[in-house]
Amino acid sequence: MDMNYNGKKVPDVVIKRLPRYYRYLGEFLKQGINRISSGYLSEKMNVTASQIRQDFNYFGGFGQQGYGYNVEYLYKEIGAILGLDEGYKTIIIGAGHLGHALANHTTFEKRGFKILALFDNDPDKIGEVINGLTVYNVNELEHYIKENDVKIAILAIPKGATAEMADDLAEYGIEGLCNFSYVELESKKVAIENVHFTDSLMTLAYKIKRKAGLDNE
Amino acid sequence: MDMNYNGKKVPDVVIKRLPRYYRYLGEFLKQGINRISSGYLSEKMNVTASQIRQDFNYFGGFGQQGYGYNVEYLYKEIGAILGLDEGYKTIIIGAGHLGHALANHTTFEKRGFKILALFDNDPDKIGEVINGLTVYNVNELEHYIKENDVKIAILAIPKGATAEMADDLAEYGIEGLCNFSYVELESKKVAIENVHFTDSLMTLAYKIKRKAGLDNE
DNA sequence: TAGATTGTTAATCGATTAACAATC
DNA sequence: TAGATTGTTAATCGATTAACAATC
Repeated sequence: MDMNYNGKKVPDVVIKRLPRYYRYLGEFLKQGINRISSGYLSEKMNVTASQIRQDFNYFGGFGQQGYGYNVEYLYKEIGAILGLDEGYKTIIIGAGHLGHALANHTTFEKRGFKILALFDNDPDKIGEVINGLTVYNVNELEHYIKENDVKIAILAIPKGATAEMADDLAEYGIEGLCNFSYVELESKKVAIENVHFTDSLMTLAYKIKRKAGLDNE
Repeated sequence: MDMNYNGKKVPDVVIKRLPRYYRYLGEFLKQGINRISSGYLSEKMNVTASQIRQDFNYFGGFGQQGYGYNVEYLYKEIGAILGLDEGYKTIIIGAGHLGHALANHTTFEKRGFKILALFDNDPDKIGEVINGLTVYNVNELEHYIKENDVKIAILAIPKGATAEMADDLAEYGIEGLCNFSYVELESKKVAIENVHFTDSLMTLAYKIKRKAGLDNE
């Protein structure tokens, strides 16, 4: 489903490319490169300069003719487009192995997401502190979400429990769900991203079997 | 990059859709549904029947006019196309939090991948047993891979170590890499799938900010 | 000013959808 | 046989690429 941005329809594929631009720009910034052209970016990222300029122009021009793009400015703009400057409050549902890993995943914070806490229904886990984050009882979810203005929930719970949990979270005011359990999640009330890494392993198997795709995606 | 299948070019988007078909078919099988039409599947999956038939026909027809598709047959065929019947031997590099979670992730085995062991360079972790899998020293990688005919490596190591490790693994005969570290991995020798879940969180933030995409992807 | 590089329109390419003849 | 539904070709739609005028 394509999304509006200032009235323009932005194709989904374009939005999916933004994090990759963001990552490269962040890397340039670190390296002290503060000015680039679409041609340079094209070479580094292995996409056409035309596509890059076309992509940026869905959101308005960020460059200057004859000069190119200021890296820091472009980086900040793309961050703002993605909403990384909103500091979205985020919780993790499920304090199992994956929940642990996600709680220890520092990149989320680096990208501006504020991880506040975990939730679980296992009495053994409740009260545990993981990477500085407390594990609360799921029955405190409603209160906690409303109290702390939580916007995003990361779901790392068993398949069977996911759909109902998603409904509840929508009810409690959550606006976005990042679902790691291997089930198809859909909702009309909440934005959803499914992360199915078994799918990635399967397409990898295809590539191996066909001895193809060796210049990756 | 599009891939060949019996001489036909199969678009990348089609291959990425196969795991999703596979998942739905597996579900039908469990529910005892053993015959479906593209129309039925279309309804369940929220894609057009036309696209479904088109997709399947890249790999040859699996249905019968007037009848539809036999679920079990179709399920097995798609599994075979993806290479799930190959029983690819798989290892996990990195026994940190994410490595732990991946070692405990049962879906890989369910999809036919054989997880054999983990590897790490931290003396404290070497020798540890996680979900029945031993953590070995990375300096045993070459020997282990050749000895056990390992085809796939799942990378769950720090960003900085990833590129070099990928080169080494290619050298040792690994054919596919599933990369979880937040770096862009490319290779001409090995098939690669990058799993960047921070990217998913970023596109989720976009959706929330734009109050869009509520009928998900 | 001359050179570089964008923003944007136009052309091309590929993927999706529609249509329908084949056939179970 | 009549009805259903595929396999496949043709039409449409959308995304990518090319081109170039605008302009820094």
